[in-house]
Amino acid sequence: MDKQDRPRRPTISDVAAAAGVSPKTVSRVINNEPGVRAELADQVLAAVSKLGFRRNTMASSLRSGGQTATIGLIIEDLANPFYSTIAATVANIARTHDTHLITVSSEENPELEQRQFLQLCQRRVDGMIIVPAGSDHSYTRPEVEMGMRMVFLDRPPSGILADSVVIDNAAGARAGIVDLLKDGHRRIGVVIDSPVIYTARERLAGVRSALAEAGIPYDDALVRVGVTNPDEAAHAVATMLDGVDPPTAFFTGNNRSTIGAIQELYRRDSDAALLGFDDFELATLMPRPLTVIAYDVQELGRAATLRLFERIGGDTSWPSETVIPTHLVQRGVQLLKS
Amino acid sequence: MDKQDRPRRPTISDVAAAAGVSPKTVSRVINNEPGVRAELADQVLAAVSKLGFRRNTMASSLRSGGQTATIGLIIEDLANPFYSTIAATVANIARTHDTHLITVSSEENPELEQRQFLQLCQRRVDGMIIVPAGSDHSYTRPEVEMGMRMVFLDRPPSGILADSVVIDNAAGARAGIVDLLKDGHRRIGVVIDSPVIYTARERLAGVRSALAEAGIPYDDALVRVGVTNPDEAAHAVATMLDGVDPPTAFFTGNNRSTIGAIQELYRRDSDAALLGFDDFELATLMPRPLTVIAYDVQELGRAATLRLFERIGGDTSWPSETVIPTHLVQRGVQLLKS
DNA sequence: CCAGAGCGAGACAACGTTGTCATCGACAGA
DNA sequence: TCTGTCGATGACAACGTTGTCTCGCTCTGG
Repeated sequence: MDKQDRPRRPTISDVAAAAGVSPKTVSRVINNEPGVRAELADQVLAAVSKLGFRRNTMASSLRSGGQTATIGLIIEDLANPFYSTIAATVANIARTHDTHLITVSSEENPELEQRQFLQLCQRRVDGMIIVPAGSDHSYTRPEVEMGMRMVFLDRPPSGILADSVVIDNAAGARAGIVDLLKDGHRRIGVVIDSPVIYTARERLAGVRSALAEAGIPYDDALVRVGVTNPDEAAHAVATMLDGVDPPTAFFTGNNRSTIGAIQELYRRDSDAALLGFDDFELATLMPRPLTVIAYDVQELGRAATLRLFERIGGDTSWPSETVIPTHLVQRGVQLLKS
Repeated sequence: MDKQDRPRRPTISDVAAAAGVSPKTVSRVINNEPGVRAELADQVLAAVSKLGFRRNTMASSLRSGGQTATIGLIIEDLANPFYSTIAATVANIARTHDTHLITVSSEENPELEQRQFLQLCQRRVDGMIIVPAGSDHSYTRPEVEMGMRMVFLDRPPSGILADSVVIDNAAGARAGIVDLLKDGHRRIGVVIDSPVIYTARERLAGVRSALAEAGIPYDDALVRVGVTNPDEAAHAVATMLDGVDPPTAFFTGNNRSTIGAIQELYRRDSDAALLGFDDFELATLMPRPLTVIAYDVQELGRAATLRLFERIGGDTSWPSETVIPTHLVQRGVQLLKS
């Protein structure tokens, strides 16, 4: 009845004993520090591979004070392609810094976000990238003051001064609407998420600014806010089309809404124009024409990650805001045949 | 010129000093251990929040021996929706166990996979879920013997005995082909990834078994292997259609190939039938009919994660293989109008 | 032949936390 | 009143690693 149900991993001392040297010498060898005779180093390496020793990263970074070679990413939902693209980009850059990535989902829930944030602090990550859900991030301040580095992604911080990387939401939406107006559309249906969300607010502002500039009154009957999934978007489009003086064009505030709008417009054989914020992978195979307001999602993630590693590297300059530009792209499967 | 460029976080001792108690008492309070007077506990909690103390998870799990409340996930590419769905599922279940998830990409590179595996071992994750890229995983054995728990996902392990969760690839492909045969198809073009990959191998085996059973000879001219992206798939389909006695139906071995096939078939207005392995989010909006061999991706991730946590919880039973069933589903935007 | 430099190696402590054990006071029972 | 018990609290060591310092040896130059 031996008491090692789960065998203990060899430690640096075990290796030292096996090689007939002191623990410190083993440490020197496995960290490539100078000052060890080649002969001794070989003995140590032999013991290391014989015992299957792997340095305990946690103990190491505890002793060496702080750096854990880990960063955190707080996003809404990893299953969403937008976020998974970002997560992949962040992870890849992190790897070039020999750093691991811990990804957590906030589910767009401010309270959960805060809990996740604090847990990552407890884990002493070297920094975090956060797509903020809540509207007040002053709770991060004590941690930031104690050295936690944060970069806000896709939405700016509030209640705290920090780096951020965002899309040029208003200008993108504005340019798209201007394009619709140029084609003669005067009644444009707007389907958008809750204005509580920064991006929705900004995009709506872009729409209103373009309309105002063209002297077109803002018609509440043509705006649906608080739409969060394709089905709701489809329904919103349907009710607008069924109303009096229906729109000849639609603007959808994100790709989920765009999907819903495509479904409804296709189902009705409607030839209304469609303008959607966000490009998406299969936009080129959609069964009807549409225009998307596209931007480089990877660049968004890349910019944030590079900024974070600059901070981790010791940069203490004033917080910066990076804005990623957008551009309009024609999509739809009909383009395949031309 | 104070020497604290980056302010030190308060430790349990700082809190103890501030509250006028011993470190151990602080430890008791923050871990909800019994045996502390309420009055003292309040003092401690006050000091904790005043100083902004957060327990150092690393130091804690170092002392308590082992458990880091972290698991690892090694996948091919986090940006791929298949893998990001799995990552999201794993992370969500992990959260219910108060465990964090570190996700790393192997980029289908066995050497990189091994390096990532060893790094996660060094970090002392409590367990790992791995979608293996290489064909030999005996290198994991020493770690497993020293207590690392692993579950193989989507592809079985080789060179080591371990839990695995896979899709019923052969049966799925077989059922799909049988369906095509039932509709009278006799010449079926096959587009598939390299047989080096387990899933491709199995799916191809399913195809061959169905053909053999129907007495249809296996025609090399109708098979393209080593196809890894939509463009290659489109090209494969094109060359088969341009050959003599072209296929009347196609089987594509994964959703990327399916996308490519759709593009090419649509471009040509071909009415060849299409059967693809893997469902995908926008399959319902594809501009032509297709049948997909679908399965519950979340269930795949869930089964693997539950198994892993059983192991972490102490289960030492014989390794199990879980097989996720498949089923056929009609897709394509034409269904929206019926 | 000896002092000083230089280098390889080990002893020791410390990182922040917690398991174990000792201590101390209060209180119940004889 | 004394002893035994129990509950609250603290002292100490240890988890695995590594920074710092010391020790002892060899080599060089006078």
